[in-house]
Amino acid sequence: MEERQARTAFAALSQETRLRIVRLLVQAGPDGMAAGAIAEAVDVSPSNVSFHLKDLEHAGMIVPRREARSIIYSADFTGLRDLIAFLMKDCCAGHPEICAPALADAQCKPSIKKKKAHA
Amino acid sequence: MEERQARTAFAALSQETRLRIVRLLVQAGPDGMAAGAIAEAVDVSPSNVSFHLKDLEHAGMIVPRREARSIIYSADFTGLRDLIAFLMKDCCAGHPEICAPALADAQCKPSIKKKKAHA
DNA sequence: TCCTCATTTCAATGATTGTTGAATTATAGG
DNA sequence: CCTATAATTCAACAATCATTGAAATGAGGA
Repeated sequence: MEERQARTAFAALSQETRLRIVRLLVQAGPDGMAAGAIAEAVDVSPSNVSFHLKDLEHAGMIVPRREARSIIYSADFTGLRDLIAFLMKDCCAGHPEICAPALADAQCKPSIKKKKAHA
Repeated sequence: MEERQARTAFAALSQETRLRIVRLLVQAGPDGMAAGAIAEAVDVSPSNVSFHLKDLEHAGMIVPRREARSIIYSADFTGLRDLIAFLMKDCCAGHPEICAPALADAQCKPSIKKKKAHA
């Protein structure tokens, strides 16, 4: 991932409404949610949510698809993963010995216990 | 890491000069660099670099220490790691099976081959 | 003490970004 | 074809953020 693209992604995630949308869509998984449902969930106006969705889409954090009258957005897991990889490379490229052990702690393990997913 | 703190970190990293500073300091390692040297390296005015350094410090991405007449900044590897962990949790909490395998690819391994570190 | 170097602070200005509500496009059903 | 629903676009305004240069602080050496 290029630096410029990473910056766009960071900017997208730095805004309260947008970060909440991303987290919501990650929880929602590949099924995603309609724009209207997202607006309701994060409690902002349709036009405002549309503005933020466009920004997130441009940043490669979410992906849209049309389904009947609705437009369904879902998390772009590839984009999210690339951003994590960018950060990790940045962190590790210089001095792996510093952060490698610490990172193990934050590892993504499928053996994770599922909680009552909520928000 | 709390959402609010994560947003502050994302905002800090979303700005060109600041992201360049962080990457520079990660490369520099624990020794860090003096504010003036950073200013020269990223080619911005002293007052401007000071503004950005303060922002990065506030975001928990870098850490300062005085050394004689200089103030030396170094990457806050703990802060960086926490941010990565936040992103990974977000990504994995909902659907680990989606991103776990993909993330393995981006893993931080001490066995990483060192390239002619550049940017 | 006085002078210099390193950095920060301040106030002003310009540039970006977020929010709002009204108007528009697109899809489905009667 | 007309109406209703779902979402986006647009223009205006408010708010936040970045940059600049000048002035202030703080540390060390003559």
